[in-house]
Formats: sequence, C-alpha cells, structure tokens
Amino acid sequence: MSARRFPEMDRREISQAVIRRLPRYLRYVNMLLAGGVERVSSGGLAEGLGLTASQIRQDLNCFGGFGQQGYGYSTEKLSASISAILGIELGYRAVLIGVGNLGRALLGKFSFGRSGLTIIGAFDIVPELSDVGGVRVYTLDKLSAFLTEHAPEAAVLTLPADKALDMAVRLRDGGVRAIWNFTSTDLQGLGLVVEDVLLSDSLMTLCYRLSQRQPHG
Amino acid sequence: MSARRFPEMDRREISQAVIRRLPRYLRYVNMLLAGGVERVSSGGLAEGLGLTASQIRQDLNCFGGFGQQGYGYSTEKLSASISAILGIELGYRAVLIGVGNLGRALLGKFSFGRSGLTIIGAFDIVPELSDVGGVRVYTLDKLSAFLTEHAPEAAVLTLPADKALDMAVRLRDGGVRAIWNFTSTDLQGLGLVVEDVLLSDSLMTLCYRLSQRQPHG
DNA sequence: TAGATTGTTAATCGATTAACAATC
DNA sequence: TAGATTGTTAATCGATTAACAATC
Repeated sequence: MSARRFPEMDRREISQAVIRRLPRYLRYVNMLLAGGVERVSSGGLAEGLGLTASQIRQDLNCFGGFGQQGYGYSTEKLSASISAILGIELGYRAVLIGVGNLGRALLGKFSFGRSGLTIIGAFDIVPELSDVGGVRVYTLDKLSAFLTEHAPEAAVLTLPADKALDMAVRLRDGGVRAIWNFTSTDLQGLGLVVEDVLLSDSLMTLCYRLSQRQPHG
Repeated sequence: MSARRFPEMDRREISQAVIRRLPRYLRYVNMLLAGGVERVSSGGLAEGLGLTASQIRQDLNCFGGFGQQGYGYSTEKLSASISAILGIELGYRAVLIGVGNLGRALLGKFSFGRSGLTIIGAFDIVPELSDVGGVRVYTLDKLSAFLTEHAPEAAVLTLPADKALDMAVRLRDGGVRAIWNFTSTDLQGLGLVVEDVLLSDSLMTLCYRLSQRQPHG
C-alpha cells in the first residue's frame, strides 16, 4: 500500500483517472524525446494531448514537482519520472499462459519490455512451437516447477475462459501477484492485482457511438 | 448526434462513465438470464457488480425507466434494453485489415457478433489463408471494390502501426465511419469514431498497481 | 531584470451517493 | 393492503478548471 519510492504519494490516494492518463503522457513525451525536443511546457503537452494545462500540472504534481518555473519540463527527466512512477523499469517478469493466436500475437508483436513486463516463459497444453518471438514455450505440466524456480511476479492469461479461474488460483498459489487478464472471466476477489482487457466491452462502446451518429455526421 | 430510438437522451449528454458501465451491466444480466434468473433488483445488481444500487438506478434512468416499482427489473427486458441502447443489434458490418496473429485471434476466437459487429471480410497484403474463422480473406487490392459494393460501417485495424493512418484515411474515404483501433497510432481528428485498444497503457497500469504492493500484501 | 511557467490554492463543475415520495 | 423497490430530487463528494503567487 505504501510508496517507498514516492513518499509524496502517501498524503492522499492517487485517483484511478490520474493513473490512466500517465501512460498517455509517457507516450507523448517519448515521442517528443525521439524527435529531439528537449523541453515542453504544460501548455504544450495540453495542446498535444487535448487536455488542459492545469490538469496536466495537477496530475504530475501528485508525484512531486518535475518541472521548473519559467522553463517547463525537461522531456528526458519527465519521461524518466513517469516511467519510474509507473514502475515499468522495475524489471517485473511474467509467464504467459495459452499460446493460441492471441498469445502468439502478444509474444510476437507486442513489446512487453517497454511497458514493464519481461515474458520469461510461455505455457500451453499442446505447444505447437517450442519458441515464439524469442520466448520458450513449455508444456503446462512444467508450470509449477517453473514458478518455483523463477518466481515471476505476473502472468498474462490468454487461455480459454473456462480455464481462467483455476489457472489464476494456481498461479497465485505459485507466488504470482498480478494478472493481465484477456479472458473476460471475473478474477476479482482472489487477492491478485488484476488488469482486465475487455475487448467486447470496448467494441460495444464503439457500437454505441456509431449508433449516436447520423451517416457521415 | 441525436438519438431517434431514445428521445430521453436528448435532454442531457450521457457521460462516458455511464456508457462504459453499460457493457458490464449487460454481461452480468445475461449471466443471470443464462442461469434462469427472471428478475433482479438494483440492489442485487449492485452486489454482483460491486457498485451502489443508487448508481445503477441513475445510470439506467438516463435512458428511461426499465424497472417496475416493488418488483425490480426483468432480466430479459433489461438485457434487451441495454443491447438496444448500445446499438449492438443494429447489424453493423465491418472489415478487418491485417490478418496477422492478432487479426487471426480476433477472427477466430472473439465473437464479434454478440458485441455488435459482423466481420464481412478480412484483408491483408499477403494472405496466407483464404478463410479464417469463417471469414473470407482477400488481398488488399480488392479493398476499394469491396467497400463500394458492401459499404461496411466499421473497420478493425490490426495492421502494422506505420500503415494505420493511411489506411484509416482510405477507409474513411470509402465510407467507413468507425474504427476499432489496435495499432497505438493516433487516429483522432479524421472525423471517424475511433475506439482505441491501448494494450501497453493497460499493461503499464498493471505495473503501477503491482509496484504499489508489498510482496503478497 | 522581465517574461515565462510552474506549483498550489480556490472555485467550479460533474458524478456519485443518499433520501424519499411514488407506485407496483 | 403492506412490503418492496423504483424513479427522481437533493446532498455530498471528488475531479477538473481557473487563478495567481512563487520562482526560475
């Protein structure tokens, strides 16, 4: 619950809304950084992101002052600070369970490393391949031994929904503390940090917005 | 902008927060329905979803009264009403662009139909297969003719990020009005309805929450 | 220094919760 | 009818925006 690295945070709980904006800030600042931009003001960020300068300053100040009056924010410092806040450079390791098309897509194309997780092993009942995207694929009966040996902090769940709950319990009992859950199965209440990717919810909100529009409106 | 099917909605704009909760409500009510439950109170929904009864009644009443005093809500009616609000039974059609692992995963395992979209064709530069999950895969040079002939309302973008913007413009010019965007490319400002699936943002928030926890805390 | 821009407090706005009369 | 539960208004809470003194 506490925040050793950021004592300022203990004052009041950071709201979920703020946390959800941090990755956007990071992405934008990294883009500036890649383009050789050395400094940016809250106004500049606001314009690029479609937010208010005030909100951005408030958000960043939840974690302490990264800026400098009269100057703005150093893109390099800001990028490093947000990365540190999010904890994406702590080197968390994860296993991926379920090497179907989705699991394979994540292993192959998605760069976990830059977002805070290193996949150290993938598991499936019947692995068709022994290696996907540079990650070794094991049969599921090797999981327990693997958890004991490597003690990964997290797991990515891309297996069939009806096997998700049992697997989550098994992973938790093996020491895993967080789950990136693609299965649409409710894994709340197990004492795990659970981040759901609810694709059908996302799609439904798209439909809603589409239905609110006149043709080409 | 207007809402022909739900004139109540014109009074005030429905907040994004409400819309994002509707799919959760629908999922839960459909689960009850599948289990043979015929009625549910706002209190029952609240308990099942971890929200307050008050909030649920407020949310639903944005769209008119679906309940009955002293009784609660008919699960069947409620399911049908939320489906109608979200527009997922309007039969929207979509093309999917980019049949890599992610595209294939979506075509094969994800049930678009139940979430409001029917995929009527998939496209890739070099399709390895001519048919995935019952959907015909075409080469990309057939896209324009396909758009003209079938006029799909939406598109799913699962192609490489550096080709996303050009493709979005091409789709828009071909009559597509909404994009389910998996590419992490900013497609705002093109006059399209865009729903982003930002996997790295999701993963970063997982890391944040993990970093806030003591081991097994 | 003067200008710019932050950090931070105060004001506003919107969303959630509480309360209760209406009514099935 | 009496009990239950909605629909809806009022109160509270939190998040966003505005303002400005501090300061680089």
